[in-house]
Amino acid sequence: MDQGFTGPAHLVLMASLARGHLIQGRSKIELAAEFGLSRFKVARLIDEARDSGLVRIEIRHHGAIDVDLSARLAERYELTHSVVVDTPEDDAASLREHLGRAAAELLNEVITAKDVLGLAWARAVSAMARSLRPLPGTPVVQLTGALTVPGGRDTSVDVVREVASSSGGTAHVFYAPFTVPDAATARALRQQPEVARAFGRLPSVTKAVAGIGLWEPGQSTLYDASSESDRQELHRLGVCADVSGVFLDIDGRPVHTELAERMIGIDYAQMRAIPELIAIPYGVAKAPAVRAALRSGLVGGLVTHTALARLVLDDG
Amino acid sequence: MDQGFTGPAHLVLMASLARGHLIQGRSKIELAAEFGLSRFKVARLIDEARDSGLVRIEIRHHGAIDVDLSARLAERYELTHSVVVDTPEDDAASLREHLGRAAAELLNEVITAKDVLGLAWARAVSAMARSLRPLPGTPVVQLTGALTVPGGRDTSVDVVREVASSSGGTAHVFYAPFTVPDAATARALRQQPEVARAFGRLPSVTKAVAGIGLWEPGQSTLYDASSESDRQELHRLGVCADVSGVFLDIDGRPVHTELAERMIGIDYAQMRAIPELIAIPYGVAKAPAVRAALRSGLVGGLVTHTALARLVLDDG
DNA sequence: AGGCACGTCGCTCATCTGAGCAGTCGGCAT
DNA sequence: ATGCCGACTGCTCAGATGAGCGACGTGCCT
Repeated sequence: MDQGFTGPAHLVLMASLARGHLIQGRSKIELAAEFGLSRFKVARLIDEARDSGLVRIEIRHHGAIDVDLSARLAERYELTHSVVVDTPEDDAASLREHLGRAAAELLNEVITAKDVLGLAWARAVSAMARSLRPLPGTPVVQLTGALTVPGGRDTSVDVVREVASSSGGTAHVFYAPFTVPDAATARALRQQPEVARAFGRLPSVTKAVAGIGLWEPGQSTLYDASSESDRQELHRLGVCADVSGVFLDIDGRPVHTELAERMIGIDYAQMRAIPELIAIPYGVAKAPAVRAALRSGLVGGLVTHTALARLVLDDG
Repeated sequence: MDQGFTGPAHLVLMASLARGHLIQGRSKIELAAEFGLSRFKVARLIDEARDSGLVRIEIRHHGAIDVDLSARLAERYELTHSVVVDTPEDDAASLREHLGRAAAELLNEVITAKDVLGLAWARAVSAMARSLRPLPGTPVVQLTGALTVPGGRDTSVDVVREVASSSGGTAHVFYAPFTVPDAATARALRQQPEVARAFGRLPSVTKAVAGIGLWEPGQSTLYDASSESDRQELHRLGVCADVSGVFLDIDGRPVHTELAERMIGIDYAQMRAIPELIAIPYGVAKAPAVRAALRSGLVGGLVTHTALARLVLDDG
């Protein structure tokens, strides 16, 4: 930002060359001829203009998407897709709507006829489904059992069927709860032909959508639905995030839990095998969970809002 | 400024590539490898980012000089040097001071030991002289006779001597008024050894400084000092600007006047021969005169203020 | 089904560009 | 004067880049 001593002529010369090259796109050789300089001097002056801050390059967008934050997130965490929605709102329901719409747009844009879509259950996923335009005959696979939420309208099954039917693709669903009281029941349920059939499709899933939960009250549907002993047990194991039933510690490493044996849903290895998992986290409290999920390498796409994105980037 | 339809993923991809290339300076080939694209696609996406306005390149400067306007003026009128001082002031005296300082800086920067400096009489030139640091032994030549201004402190002779003495160069001065009552007297004066000697140095002048006057009351020292009949005569001839006694019409063509024969000072041909004439106009009213002077091709350097620069550029 | 129009993609080739290097000049102490 | 130092300049050469082109795929109309 400093500048040694530069007289006005030098300053204006730098500006003229910077204009000619960077804005009008003329070649340095052409400018050199016009100004009677060597092309090397032109190059040095333009470099000096950039270094001294005379030229500023700024990436911004008139619209709902903060492209700069998005790009930085994508770069930092090697994400395939990243969408940061620029909204000042901080009430959870309206964030969910906005992110749902953005995620729907993203999915509509990136999905191809060859993809197989997996959907986990999360309120944001449900919001996305509502904004989604028909996909090109995409088969849709249910990733998790149903979790009944007070006031929630759709179950995981409903969302999967809705998306599949509007897209003209097959819905691979099963009716089972997300968690059951004991491991034996869970094993039995997984043997059910319907469930086994849906799970059999998991390896073919190429894109999936999920939420991210923080293992704290009110920050994870699964937490809120768990027993007090499970909550504490997972805390003790160092669980920080849950990604549709897959538990991660603060560094993104998978945590094996006894609870997982009592759940009907995708497991860590299966999730890892999905080429692109798109997550839709929201709410500033979830920053640590989002970082954990990003570090895990499970997540290939992120749809979130400015405040959370900034927190996630701020230290990581 | 428009943008066809681009989904969020496309938008963010453009932003990521633009960041990588334009800001971090990585090569398109490197980015292509990293993103799994061809270098051609990378180039096209970056072009699209520029065209769609996603990337903005801005040239600005924290300081007294509006480098962008300066560069635009220089480009439009093929000026060697152009300095637009960014000042909100519009009172003539303070403008004069600011421009004088800027012109002094410019002159100090661009003058070399081989230059010969010519100075016309103008209040802005006088202001410049006061801010000028010593030049490298530059000879200084007086271009015009003396014009006595009510309240003006320096004559053309004083300014030339002052600059020359502080620089350690020779002062080529002559004592004669700028205008005399008849052509015969003017001829006689030009024969004077002292005057002839100074005029003999004119062809060696490499850089000169002058003001620009608009042929209207209060916009030209020369106008104000002229007789009513001269004023009207020159109006009739289409005189728009005077550049230290050289008269130009609105398109910058020289206007031959009978008044010129009664003046002791540089003429059009001699002025045209000066490699770089730096003009210091100020005051928004003078815009037409400045355009005329710039179109004439006489002026190679301009020092002015934002408001006038903008007017000059706005249509030309 | 075939043909057409359009858009997209990646190639070739000539040009542009950057990194590093050697020559030149002015300032300065000896 | 003489020789050194640092700043600046323009060169070489290899790598990066852009313009233009044909190939390909897609959707649409006949």
